Amino acid sequence: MDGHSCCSKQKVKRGLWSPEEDAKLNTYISTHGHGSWSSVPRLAGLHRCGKSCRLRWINYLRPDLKRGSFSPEEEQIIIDIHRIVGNKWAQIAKHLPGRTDNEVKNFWNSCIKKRLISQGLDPNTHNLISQTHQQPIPEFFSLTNFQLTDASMETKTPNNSSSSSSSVTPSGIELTNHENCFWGATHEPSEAPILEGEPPLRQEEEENKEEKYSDQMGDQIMDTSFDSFNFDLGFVESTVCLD
DNA sequence: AAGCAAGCCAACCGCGTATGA
DNA sequence: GTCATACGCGGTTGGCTTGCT
Repeated sequence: MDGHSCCSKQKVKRGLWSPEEDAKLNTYISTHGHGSWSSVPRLAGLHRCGKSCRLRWINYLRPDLKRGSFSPEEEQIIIDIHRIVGNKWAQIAKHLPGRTDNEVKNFWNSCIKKRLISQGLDPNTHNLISQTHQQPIPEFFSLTNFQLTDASMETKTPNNSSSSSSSVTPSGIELTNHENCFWGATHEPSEAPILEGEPPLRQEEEENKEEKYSDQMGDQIMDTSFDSFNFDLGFVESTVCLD
């Protein structure tokens, strides 16, 4: 390790930021904006590298940051988007105002991942790890009936005449109706068990969730039924093609 | 009360990409 | 078209906190 290219010529401080450093960075960026990050430390009078300043601002000092624990609604959004885009923390964070990619990543690794595993789910694929680990399907995870395959992130030629159990979106993303998959399994909502420490969303919350998603996806109402396919397409498009 | 382990989170590192000379 | 530099992102690590024995 020979340090960052942006600060290899300078003696830079590392480790935790002091309140004084925070204040300097905050004052400078609030006044001038960050401009070129590489010049921020010099102009702000900090002995840090630009990269470190950028990270500190984004993850901690930004005024629009939302502090505190994630709400169940945010958690659901993370799970849903992760199922589609995988470990694209920055993309996931874009759907959570006030949250950073680092925060989402940490939350995923420390909480959600473990919970999925405890539910017998592979946190990478969101599929059931094995039948022996199968547990009752919580309503919490039953947002859609489709599962993105790993190939979803690869360039594919759309093929609408594929087998009846899968579909390919206009953007080339393949959706499969997996039998060995939470999302593909059918169940009666009334039979949905209550997750330990994770109460199912109340109807009111579910409605709010739909509103939120519909805002993001151009008035497309999300639905947990098979007919929600259109939602997935829009959602995938907006997420994968965010930029 | 002390020691240990696990969890959590801030920060760092390296790589890929974008941009400008 | 090539190279250098800066930026953004995901993976990983280190240290602090908390809970348990």
